[in-house]
Amino acid sequence: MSEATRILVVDDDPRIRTVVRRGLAYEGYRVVEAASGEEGLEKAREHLPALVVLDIMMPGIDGLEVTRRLRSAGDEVAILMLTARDEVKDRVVGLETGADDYLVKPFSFEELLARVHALLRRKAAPAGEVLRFADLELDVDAREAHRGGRTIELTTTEFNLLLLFMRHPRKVLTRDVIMEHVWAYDFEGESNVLEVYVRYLRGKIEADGESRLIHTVRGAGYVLKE
Amino acid sequence: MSEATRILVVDDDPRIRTVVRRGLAYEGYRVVEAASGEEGLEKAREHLPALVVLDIMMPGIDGLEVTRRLRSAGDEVAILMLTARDEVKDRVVGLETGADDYLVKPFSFEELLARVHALLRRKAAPAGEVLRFADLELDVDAREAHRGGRTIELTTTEFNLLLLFMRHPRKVLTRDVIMEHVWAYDFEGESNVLEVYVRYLRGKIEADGESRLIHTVRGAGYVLKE
DNA sequence: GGATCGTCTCAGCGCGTTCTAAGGTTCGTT
DNA sequence: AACGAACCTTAGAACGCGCTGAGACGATCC
Repeated sequence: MSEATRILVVDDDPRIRTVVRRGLAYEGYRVVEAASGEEGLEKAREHLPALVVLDIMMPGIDGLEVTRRLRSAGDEVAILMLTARDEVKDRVVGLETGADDYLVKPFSFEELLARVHALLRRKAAPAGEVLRFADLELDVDAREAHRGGRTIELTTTEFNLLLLFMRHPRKVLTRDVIMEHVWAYDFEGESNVLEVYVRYLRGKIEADGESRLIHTVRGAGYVLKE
Repeated sequence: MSEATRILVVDDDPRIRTVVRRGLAYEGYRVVEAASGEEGLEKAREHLPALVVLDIMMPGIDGLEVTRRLRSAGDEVAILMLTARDEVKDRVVGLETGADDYLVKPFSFEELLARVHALLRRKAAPAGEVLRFADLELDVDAREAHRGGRTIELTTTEFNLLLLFMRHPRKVLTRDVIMEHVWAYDFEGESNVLEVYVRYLRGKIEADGESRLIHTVRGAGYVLKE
C-alpha cells in the first residue's frame, strides 16, 4: 500500500506497549495502541490494521475473546498472540481460536519483528492471492482485476483503493479511513480525489450493464456489496 | 518435485525423533535420523536434505555448533532449531548462528509441521535447467536465452534479472524486491540501474516486432507477462 | 597500451498518472 | 417544493515516473 502498514498493539502492560510501539514505529510501521480488549476491538474497527499484536492475558476481555470476536465479525486481520506461560495448551488454543502465530514472553524485539514480518508476508500478501467478490476478481500478484471475462488494468491508486474494498467487503468504509489508507492523509485538506477515483474504478469494473459493486453511502463513505 | 523432499532430524532423545519421523513420513517427506551432532553432520553431507530439524541441547557437538559448521561449509539448508529452555538468549543465539527458525519444547506436531512448511516454502530452491515462458526460454546452466529461433547471450546481471522474472511470471515485482534480489542493495542512493537493465533485456529478448514480455507497472515495478 | 566488455551514472524528455477545479446532479430535510 | 449539502462528472494542468542515449569507469584480454 502507498502508506505505512498499520499495526495494533493490545496489551494491558504499558511497558510492553511502549517497547513494541517504539520498535515497530522505528521500522516504519504506523502503530496504534490499546490497553484492553475492549479498546482493542474498538481500535481495530476504527483503524483497520493489517496486524494485531495481542496479549492473551488481560483483565476483562482477554486475547482469546478478542480473537474470537474479530473472526466472527469476518475480520481476517493477522493476529500475533503474546502468551505469558510457556504451555503447549495455551498456544494451541490460541491458534485454534483463530490467531495466526504466537510468541512466548519474555521475547526480544528482534523475535517479535521476525514474526511480524513473516505474518505480514503470509497474510497481507500471500503468493498467488486472488480476492473475489461476487463476479469480480482481484489478482494481487498481477495487480489486475477480472470481471465478465475481461482483464482490467489498474493504476497504482486504483489498485490500492480496490484492494481496500476487497479486503473489507460489505463493510462501510468512511471517507477518513479510506483517505488514511490509500492517500496517507491525516488531515482533510478539502479534496475530492476519492470521489474521482471511485469514478475511475466504477468506470473500469462496472462497464456497460454490469451491476454496481461500489455503493455510495451518503454522509458516511462507500461499501463494496452486490 | 520428482522425489520426496528429504528432512534430517537430529536429536539425542529417541522419543522426539520417533514422533517427528512418523509425523513427517506420514506427510510424505523422506526422513533421515541422527542421534548426535556428529552423526547429523555426516548424514547432512550424505543425504543433502532440504531441511534439518535440529535440537539445540545435545551432548558433544550441540545444535549451535552443527549450525555453525554447516553454514561455514557453505550449506544453505533450512534449519529449524528445537530449544528446550524458554530463554530469549538461546533462541536469539540460534538465529544469529544461522538457524532459520526455532520451536520451543514441548511443542505439538502441528506446530512443527507448520514451521516446516513455512521454511520449505521460503528456502526451496527449484533448480530447473530450462525455464520457459511464452516463447521465451532461459537455459539456466548455459546462462543463455532463446527466442524466435535465435540464441541470446546474456551478461551476468541481465541473466540474474531475467531469472528473477522467469521464476515469478505474471507477478508484479516491485523495485525494492528486484533491487534486493539482483543487486543486494540496501538502496541508499537513488539509482536507475534497474531501468537501464530492463532496457538492455528488452533490447535483447524483444527484438524487432516481437511481443513485449517485460511490462512496466507504473508506480510499482515490472511484470513478465504476454 | 589499446580494445572490448560489462556495469553503472547522468540528464533531458515524453507521457501516464494524479489531482484540482468548476459545474452539474442527486439526495435528504424542512 | 425548495433549498443546501453531499456527491458526480469532466477536462485539463501539474507532477514525476520511467525511458533513452551517451558516456565514464574499471576489469579483462590481446
